[in-house]
Parts: sequence; C-alpha cells; structure tokens
Amino acid sequence: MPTPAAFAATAALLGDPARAAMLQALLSGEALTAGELARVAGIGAPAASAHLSRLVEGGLLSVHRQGRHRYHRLASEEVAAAIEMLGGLSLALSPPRRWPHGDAFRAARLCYDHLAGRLGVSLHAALVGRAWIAPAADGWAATPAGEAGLDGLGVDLDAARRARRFACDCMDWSERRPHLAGGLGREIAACCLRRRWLGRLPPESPSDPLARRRLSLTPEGARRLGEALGVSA
Amino acid sequence: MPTPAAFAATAALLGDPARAAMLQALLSGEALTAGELARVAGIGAPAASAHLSRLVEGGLLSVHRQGRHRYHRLASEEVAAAIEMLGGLSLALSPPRRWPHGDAFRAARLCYDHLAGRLGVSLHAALVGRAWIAPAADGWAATPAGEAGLDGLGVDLDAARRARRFACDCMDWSERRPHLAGGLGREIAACCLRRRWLGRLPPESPSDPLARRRLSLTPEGARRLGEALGVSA
DNA sequence: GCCATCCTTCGCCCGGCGCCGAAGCGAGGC
DNA sequence: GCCTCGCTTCGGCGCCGGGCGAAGGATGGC
Repeated sequence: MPTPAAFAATAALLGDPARAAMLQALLSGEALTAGELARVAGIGAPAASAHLSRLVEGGLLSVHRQGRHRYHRLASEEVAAAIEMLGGLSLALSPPRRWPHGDAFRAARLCYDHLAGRLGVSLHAALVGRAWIAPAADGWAATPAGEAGLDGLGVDLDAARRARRFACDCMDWSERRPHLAGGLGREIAACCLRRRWLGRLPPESPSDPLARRRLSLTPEGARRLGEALGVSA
Repeated sequence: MPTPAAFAATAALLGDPARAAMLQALLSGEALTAGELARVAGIGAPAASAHLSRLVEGGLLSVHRQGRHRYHRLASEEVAAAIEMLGGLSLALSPPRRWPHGDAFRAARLCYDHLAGRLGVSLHAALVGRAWIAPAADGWAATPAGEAGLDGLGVDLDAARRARRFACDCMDWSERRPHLAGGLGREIAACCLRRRWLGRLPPESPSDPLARRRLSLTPEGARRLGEALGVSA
C-alpha cells in the first residue's frame, strides 16, 4: 500500500470538480484538447492548463502535441477503472440524487474503450453462460467455441490478444455487476461501433461531461447481438 | 455517473493525508476509536474529530457509540474496494518508491475482511482451477465439490451465503490479479484466523497505518492449505 | 459528588489552491 | 512578415480547509 501521503496526493487529483469533469469526459477513451476540456469543466483556459499540468504530472493523463493543439487522454485503463469505481461509490453514497440523465445512459455506454451499462453486463453474462470465455490465470481466456463465435461476429481477436490483458472484469457502477474490459472488451466495442450496431447519442448540452459515451443499439445491432448471444439493452 | 461535483466531493474525502491514513488503518475491517485513529494519522484529537465527522457525513464510515468511545469502521465493502483500487493506482503511478514494508506485506494480508496478497490471489486461482467455484450471474457460486471441500476445511458456508454477495472478485493492488471477496472471502479469512492457520504480524511502529493487516501463514496453516488446495504464500 | 477519560465544539491562524485577466510563447494560415 | 489561434506563464485575489489550544459536554469509575 502506498504511504498515506502518496495515496492522498493521487486521490486529491480526483477531488476537484473541474478535474473530475475533465476526467469523466475522457472516460470515453478519446483524446481531447485543452480547450475542449476547459469548456467541459466550465473554467477558463489558464485554470484548465494548470489542472491539466497537474494531472499529467501525477500520471493520470498522457498528452500528445499535434500542431497548436494538445491532446489529452487517460494514461491507462487502470486510471479509467479507478475513476469508474470511484464514480460508482460516489453514486452509492448519495442515493437521494436520481440518475441525472434518465435511463438511457444506463442502457448502453462506453467505459473507457469497452461496453458498459445493461448491454455490457448482459454481454458479459452471455459470454460466460455460453462458455465463450472461461476463467484463466489473469482474467478470462476465449474457448474454441468463443473464438469461432467472436470471429463470426467480426471481432478482431488478434488485436485483442496483443493487449496487455486479453480480458478481465470491470465493475459496472450502474448495474453493480461486472462487464468485460481488456483487449477483448475493446475489440468487441470497436466491432459494434464499426458495424454500426451501436450509435452514439448526441450530447445533452455543450458542456456535457458524458458526451460521446452515451450509446444506443441500432435495429441491426439488436438483431445481430440478439441472434448470436441473446443480449439486449 | 455522478455529477462532477458529487464525484469530486467523494474523492476529496480520500484526498487528505490524515484521512487517508485513517482509512488505510480501517482497511483491516476492525472498528477503531477516534483516539486510535488520531494517533494513526499523527494529528490531535480536535482535527481527528473534524475529519471523522466529514467521513461519516460523506457515508464512508459508520460510527458506533459504546460508552465514552466512538468506534469507527468502513461503511461498506464498496468503500474498502474503492480504497484498495485507488491505492493500487497510486502505487502504479509512483513506481520510484519501493514497497516501504518489505515483501512480507505482499505475501499475505487482510483486504477489509478477506485475504489478499500472494496468498489471496493463489487461493483464488486454486478455487477456480479446482472448480470449487464457478462463474455465476453475480460473481461466483460454489460447486458441489467446492461446498464439500470448503466445509471440510471448516468454512461456514451458511454464514457466507447470508452476505449480500456470496463471492466476487476484488482486484489486488500488489499482485495485480483478483482475490476473493464477498461472504465467502470473509468466511475463509475468518476460518483461517480462527484455526490459527494465519497469525497477525506485529505493527512496525506505534502509528503504523498497516497494523493489524499484516498476516503470515503458520506452519499448521501452510500444511493444511497446501494439502487441500496447493496454495502457499 | 468528584474526578478522569474520551470526544466534540469554538475561535483563531495560516498555507495552499482555484480562479481570473494580462501578457508571453509557438504553430499555422495567408 | 503579419495576424490568428491555442495554450501556457505570471501576478494577484479570495476562500476553503486543516492545524492547534482552550473550553465544553458526556460517560464511567470510585
């Protein structure tokens, strides 16, 4: 365990409303510029710059310069997992507040680069139930039946295997059950978006921190995923 | 997802060195008095009282009055899981610092009320590998062979089943692999401590935030767990 | 009743940090 | 070369919050 000081330093980086809004916006897995993040957080450019410096310095974000823009993204999926888990805890601790964005957000969304929400957890359950994945030392491995089925859906298994972890659980804060993360989770989400089985819902406001993460199943997607795995959102 | 303000409010509760020390101390699952927590955090009684009020108000701790003492404990295992995960992230982000307490702490320890460290993850792997537990909708379920085996070890399965969740994964920050939490995790740890298969190591200093969490396998424990499951620390 | 112990509340000080406006770089566009 | 645009740095302001000492309940022992 880290020293209390080191622990608190990391937690304090998450403990500011402006930084929290930035990090939530980056949970979509996309890289955003400093200006976009300033708008999401509702602060001016100087303040945003200071916040982003601290987040990069603290190792939570990585930055990529391109022309006059500076693109920021979460430094790793561990960071994303910690943010999701803390978000779930925060929701559990403040039950009086209802889901501010209605039920649509709970149906299907991106958690960093993989699927979450009811769709994500039912997909996870379906993969386990049909024995497409089986427990392994470091999370989950694909069974022969799973390899065939996933390949048939168009999931790039080679790309998934190149990830640091092939497949592991990520706790879902809205459903309180795990969904699939790791390389396989990423490739399944990419496949669904590529084939337009999932579409992105529009942001609810210009500074919507959850923009680009809301998803909804298209008719084609509902049909294909229902046939192959019996899942729905 | 909570609003950025609510998220930040929760994270800020973790983002103070004194509160972090208190929370780490409470990860053992025991209830500690305000005075003990003040000593752990290295601050005076008034400051500790203010911190504890905020933690209780924020829902992270629950308090139990008994005589002149006020016993504080983590409000739920979700809180413990979030603290463990954030601890792992903090360690991953600051690699220059070596494990301050040597390797003993990585061998076996308590994570809230269940086993973690090398012993915890190898136990998890053994339970899966021998098919004593199998994936279920909400985590893991015990197989018939598992029920027999666990009962033979002396684990109170009825008590485990009364928990909100029978068995689920908890990510281990030192091993980066899951160990077993939930009712079953708690009962296994309780069984090992009750039968003195595991002993508590002494604190390294009077204000050791990790006190009461360090464990070590006794000769008897190493023999019994090795025979039954092939695990060791 | 009296004191000891544990904890909280009150009043106060101080440091840190979050914000902005203004100014300063750096990269592109023309 | 000049302007525009995106971002950072600097200086200054204000406030929140964390620390302590002193005083004030509350509980238990005697």
